[in-house]
Amino acid sequence: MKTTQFHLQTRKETPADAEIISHQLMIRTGMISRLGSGLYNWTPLGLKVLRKIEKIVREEMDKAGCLEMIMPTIQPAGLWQETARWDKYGDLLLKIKDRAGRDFCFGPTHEEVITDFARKEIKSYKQLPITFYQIQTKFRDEIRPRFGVMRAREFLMKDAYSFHLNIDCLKDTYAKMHQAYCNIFERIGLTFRPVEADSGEIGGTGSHEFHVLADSGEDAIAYSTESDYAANIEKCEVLAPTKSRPEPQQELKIIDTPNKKSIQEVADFLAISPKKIIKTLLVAGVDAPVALVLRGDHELNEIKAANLAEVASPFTLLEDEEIKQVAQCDAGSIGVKDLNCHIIVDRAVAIMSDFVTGANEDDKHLSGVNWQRDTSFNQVEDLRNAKVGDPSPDGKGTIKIARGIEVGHIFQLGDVYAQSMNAVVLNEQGKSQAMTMGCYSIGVTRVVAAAIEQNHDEKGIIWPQQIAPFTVVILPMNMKKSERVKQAVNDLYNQLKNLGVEVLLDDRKIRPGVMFADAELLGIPHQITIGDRSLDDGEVEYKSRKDMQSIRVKQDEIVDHLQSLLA
RNA sequence: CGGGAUGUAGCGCAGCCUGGUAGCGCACCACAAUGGGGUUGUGGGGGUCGGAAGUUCGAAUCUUCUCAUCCCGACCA
Repeated sequence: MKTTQFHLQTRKETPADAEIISHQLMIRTGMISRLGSGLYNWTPLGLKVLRKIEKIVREEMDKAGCLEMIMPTIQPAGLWQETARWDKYGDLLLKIKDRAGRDFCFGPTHEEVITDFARKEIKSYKQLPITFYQIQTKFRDEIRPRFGVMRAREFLMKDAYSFHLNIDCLKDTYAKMHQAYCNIFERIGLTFRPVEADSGEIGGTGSHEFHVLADSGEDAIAYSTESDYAANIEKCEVLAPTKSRPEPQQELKIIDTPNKKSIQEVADFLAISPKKIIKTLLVAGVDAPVALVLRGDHELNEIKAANLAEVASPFTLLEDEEIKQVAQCDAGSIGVKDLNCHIIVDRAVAIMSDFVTGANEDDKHLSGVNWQRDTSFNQVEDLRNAKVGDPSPDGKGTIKIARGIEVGHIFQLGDVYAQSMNAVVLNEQGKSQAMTMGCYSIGVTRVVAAAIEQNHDEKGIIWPQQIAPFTVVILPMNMKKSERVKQAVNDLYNQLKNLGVEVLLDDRKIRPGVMFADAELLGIPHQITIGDRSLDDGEVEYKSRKDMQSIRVKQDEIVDHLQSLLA
């Protein structure tokens, strides 16, 4: 490809609203252009990268025995009403009407459609197991689209769905998909980690997220210093402390804490550590409000809380008025003593003694409080987020925390969808049985952004070779005047093209500085500079984008040199 | 959903307070010089100021409404 025949529109300036580096670089290189909030054009340049990722994904899916198909982006409401997700999915679901006033949605995912397809097509256990996939546009009406294509509303996703007679068969396919995902991200050239995840609303028995590690990641991942253990912080279990509860030393006292509401304010006021204070959160319960109790320096994990049988889902904190009814005080002074509701304490709280808690009276706290002697709780649970230094749940090493960008997610769905949509097959006994399902997604457009987050420097993108829009760029110095340069450049360009190398020739009539800057911004892995200076010695210059080291190579050896690098 | 802000040329911005029918940089076009790290000069094209209504002789500028976009927050206990 010659630059003058391509659409190359780079920019020096970044739009003011591009916050993260991948978004900035995608705009500056001209890979994407914004059409509206969370909506992007993929330009010819950007599409090249997208297609390469798609190709790798497709090849690995096919290799794992999955069958590609395409489902509509627009889906009838009826299917979503069958699974009750028409209402449950919430505002993320973009609902539309056709001319006759019939309800549809723009698909944010395709469980309903594929399950409908399967119940029509699959009648016998002999057809199982089977896995279908598609690479399709999705739409999710995000509350707050941001970070360019990282959290866009319309995006490209690979979604696969597997069907089985039983859970063992599902686990088998699940393991294969897990492996296929590792293959995909390795081939793309990313540093990633599969982590245990909460299976959330979708339910089911097992789930892993695939995260590309990058500081700008929106998710926190807890991993062990000693083993392969890794989990989304939402899911990472915090083990019960091994220490037992110390004996009470202090007297129970009521103390004035005027206007001290937060843990930090109370700790500062009393000159004690937040670790000696407990915080009591009142949340909506299934029947009546429930109190969740944490150590002052710990963070509540809402996912863990919402998963408890006693706690209402979705997780909601009580409003100020409701708090008044339960605790007779403002939020800042809630305490566990004489609190008239079901009390669930975190594992760390259960072994505390001589602690400080709110007095259920404004501007007052209690100190020297002890379990058993002064008050009691109903239940002990793991309620908090893991933090650095906690023991790893698998017993090996301690927890560290990294940031990750979720680019893939695999679930063992079980038979929830098949049950609600009556997707059944006849088993070997001739009996009707709901199919067991798995689902497996990859955010293809997000992978592009994640790859940039992980591979860039101050000059621009540094593409992993497998997904680079071009693999080689030729930069002619003064080609318009020097016949010799022109000749050498065209010779090399044609040779590489004939060998099937994706080569970009910058034939614009521009200053060398602009060429270098653009080549580096675009992140093309291999750069060849051809000018009179090196041709005098029968040589051209080779530079790798990654390490920016420039070397001279004999003119007649450069093709071999490149081929060995591209192999 | 709550709070804050912004909409003026493709992009980044000034002008608005103190009304008099738009300006800068980048990008774009032409010519010339330059020709190994975003070069320089000259000359151009392009916007009616998010939209609507109002005040006024006159509105980018003042008022009201509206739309759009962006940021922050949604554990305070």
